Amino acid sequence: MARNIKVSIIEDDETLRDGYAFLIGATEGYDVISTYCSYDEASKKIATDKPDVILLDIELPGVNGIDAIPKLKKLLPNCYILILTVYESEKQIFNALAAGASGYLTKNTPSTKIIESIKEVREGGGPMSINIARLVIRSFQKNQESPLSKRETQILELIGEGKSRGQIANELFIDLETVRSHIKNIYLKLDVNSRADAIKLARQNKLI
Amino acid sequence: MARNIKVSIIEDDETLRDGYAFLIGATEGYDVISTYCSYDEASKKIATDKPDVILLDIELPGVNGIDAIPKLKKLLPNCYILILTVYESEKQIFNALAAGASGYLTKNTPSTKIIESIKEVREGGGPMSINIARLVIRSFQKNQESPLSKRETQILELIGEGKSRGQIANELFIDLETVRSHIKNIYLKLDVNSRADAIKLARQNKLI
DNA sequence: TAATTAATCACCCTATTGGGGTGATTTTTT
DNA sequence: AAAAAATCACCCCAATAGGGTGATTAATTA
Repeated sequence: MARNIKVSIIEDDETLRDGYAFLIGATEGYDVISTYCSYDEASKKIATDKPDVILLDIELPGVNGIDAIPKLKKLLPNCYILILTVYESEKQIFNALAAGASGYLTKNTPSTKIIESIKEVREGGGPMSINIARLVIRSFQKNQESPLSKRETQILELIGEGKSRGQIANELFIDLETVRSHIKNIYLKLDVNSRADAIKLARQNKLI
Repeated sequence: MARNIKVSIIEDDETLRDGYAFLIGATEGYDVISTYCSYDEASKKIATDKPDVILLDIELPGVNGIDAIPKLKKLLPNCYILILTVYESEKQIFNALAAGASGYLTKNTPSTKIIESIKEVREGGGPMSINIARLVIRSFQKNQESPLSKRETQILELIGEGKSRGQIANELFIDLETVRSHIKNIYLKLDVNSRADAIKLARQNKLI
């Protein structure tokens, strides 16, 4: 039989904090071992708490949640961090995930779902609110109406990998001049005149 | 009151196909308007079916599921495509999402969850199996133990954007020679000697 | 079938870049 | 006090990037 999941909560709103603590603590298989209202407060003791999962708010006084993630990860390398926030801005989400968060829930998530997510994250899952998942999925989706031809797209991808004309020519078994010609056409179509601008525009519009 | 959700299924396994069709069709609010065993078969009629959501298998005879996605999107631009597959390979997932799939479920997903996901996807959600979500989230996570300093990481990111030394120098308000010096150190630490190799290694190891 | 687009290659030009050496100074962090 | 990070300087030179202009041969689409 597996032991209880040890949960710590870092949330500045007292009502929410106590609410979560009560709900999770009352659930079989879960122990809320500590609650904090800021990272600064948590940093002093959380290493000895050794939680399995941390519920972390983004909007915190002092060190904000995103910046807290790498610090918490350093204190507790094997701990999973689950973001619990009202924010749904794309940058916020991707920054949190890049920093090491293992899941992202919005605060309208029903408590049963939160409790389920805590278990999921410990079992290697990646819990997300459905609207968060939408943003994440959309971030992968490429533009289907690219002005670029297949070959041009392919070459622009290689440019995005930092490859020179010569490297591209070798990789595609075509002449250096052909690569040049394609790049010129790419620039024409995208109305840019440098690699950096082409890459930027292409990534913004998800052409590559 | 909203009308029923019209669902089409493309799945080559007859048992599974009929099973899904029966389960979904029996659920209130859902109509299974057509089922197909391949893309080639579906392509002839699906445009007139006008489904809201297509359940799509990856392993199909003839045109595989991934290649079918853009074709289906072209026939039905406003239709959501939900992948239903046993495959969990990272490339497969990202290719499917890049091609325009709006969700990704594995076949061990309970039927209630599948039915729920169909509704979610139509409401702008992005349903994913939990293990798929894990892979997707992990794809965002950066390596916390980078050998590179902050400045070096920052410069490598700009190199990844296709920027030249001069552009980087301007952007960071430092001398061109300083940029060079940083790049040299990056190359030393990563043991490479070109932009392309540095970017490749950095992306593989999620340093940027 | 005609017209367009895609893909291929060629040769003109020149400022800039990229990569390799070697070394030094000043902060910042440990 | 020692180490690491960040800054700048000057040597070299082959290769690159970006701009012109133009042409040939598939494919695709009208």
